[in-house]
Amino acid sequence: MSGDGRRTPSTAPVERERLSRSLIIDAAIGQVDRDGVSALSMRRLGKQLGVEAMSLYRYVNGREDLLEGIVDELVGELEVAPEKGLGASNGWQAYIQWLAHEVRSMALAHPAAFPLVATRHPAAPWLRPPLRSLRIVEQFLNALIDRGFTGEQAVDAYRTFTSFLLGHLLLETATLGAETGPASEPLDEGNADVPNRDEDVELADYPTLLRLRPLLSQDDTEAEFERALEALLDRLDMSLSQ
Amino acid sequence: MSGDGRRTPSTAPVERERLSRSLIIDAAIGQVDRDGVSALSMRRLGKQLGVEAMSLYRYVNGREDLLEGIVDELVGELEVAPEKGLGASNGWQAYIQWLAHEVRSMALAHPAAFPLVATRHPAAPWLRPPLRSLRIVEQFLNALIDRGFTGEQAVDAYRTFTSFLLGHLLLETATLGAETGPASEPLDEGNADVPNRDEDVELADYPTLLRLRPLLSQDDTEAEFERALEALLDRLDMSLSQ
DNA sequence: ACCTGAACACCGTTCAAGT
DNA sequence: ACCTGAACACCGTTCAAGT
Repeated sequence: MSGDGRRTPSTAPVERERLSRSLIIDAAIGQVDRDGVSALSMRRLGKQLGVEAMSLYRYVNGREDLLEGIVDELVGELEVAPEKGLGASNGWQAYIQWLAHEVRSMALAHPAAFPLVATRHPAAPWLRPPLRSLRIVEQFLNALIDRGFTGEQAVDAYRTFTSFLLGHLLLETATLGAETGPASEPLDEGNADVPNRDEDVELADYPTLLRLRPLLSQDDTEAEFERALEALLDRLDMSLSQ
Repeated sequence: MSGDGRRTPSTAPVERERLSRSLIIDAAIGQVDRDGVSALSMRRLGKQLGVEAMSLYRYVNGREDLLEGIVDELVGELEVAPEKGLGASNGWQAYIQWLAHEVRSMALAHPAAFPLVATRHPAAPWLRPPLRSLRIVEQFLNALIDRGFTGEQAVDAYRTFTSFLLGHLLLETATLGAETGPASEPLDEGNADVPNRDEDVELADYPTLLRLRPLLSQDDTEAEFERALEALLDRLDMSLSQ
């Protein structure tokens, strides 16, 4: 707290760039990535930026708007490629494949923030998470239409594709959080010198679960994503040709 | 605040039943349904129950545990039917159809609470939302195995089915919230005397979106759910016979 | 056994005031 | 123009105390 106008780096929270909306939002994303949404507060965010919380209100319209900003930023980072060498026949399949992985990368890069993208109410009822910006939907529809879809088919594909992404990516980020766990909780259940782990006790009542546990535990979410994506492409393909 | 030990009804918040965990959780669900999760606070909840907030801590291990309780209660309400007349060939399709609608009913009955079911970290990494209780998974696996699935096929079906439910139901509850809107926003659709509504201005930059807006707007989520469910059944059917 | 009062540390947000 | 101090109303949570 010692005052100084010096430009000496010191060990202050951050180099104290001039404040701006996107600077604030980036810091917020970092905080969410590190400690989760519930740990994100205006006051903590201000502290990290070397500023009083009240200053943030110049650039951000309160906490809700900050969360909105996070979502917009993450969705905005998706580059819906202006060509990547794809274009011939089967081009639409390559395009969807590529976009699917693009979105998945974003989700896995920000697993704690992805639920915001998934659950905040979109700006319009026909904007569906996680492809919830006008820009992205426009590009998506155009990409498919350029590759032979009718408008109706493109809209259909938008619907099935968003559902697919939401289901798989939210599941992946949710269980990913479960592995990391609620941080430092040593698993409090049956805490009597723990003769039998709580989980095992309960499992005893569920024989099929117990038997199939090995199968259930080995989930390769990556492979599952790929398989489901193939199934999605097949389904779209069928509805195209009929 | 006027004291009385009388049993006269009065206009007090609630009849002041003896407090209990499930009473508290039910009240919490009601509060979430009415005003959303962010409006749920220990103090407000206490008030509604005619009790000081601190009393709740006898039955509930803090706010996080309360949210956990809400999820468990909602998932627990799903009856994974001990027979409903289904059993013959094609029995597994009827079963999955039925369960899908069961879960959908729950989600639509509690659209504001469903994101909790969808995004809270499950107790085990292999428990996947929204079918995230040991009891339900056990019943689900048994139902399929009884109808001819191998263990591996049943586990596969669990994975694809949960992804399907999560994607569709979260999308449905999310956009459903958007229609109800952030409260008091007067429905911007073609709002005549306003020369150009904010949204229209933006839309002007997105010609394809503008052209396809009618198609995008008319989404019958019910029909979409049914169609996707059929596709899911087909996909499972194919992986069974091969 | 069950509930409460008082207290603590934190929160979002407003607004007049500083520079 | 940009940031802050002080204040307000609210929050989760603990704990000694009441009945």
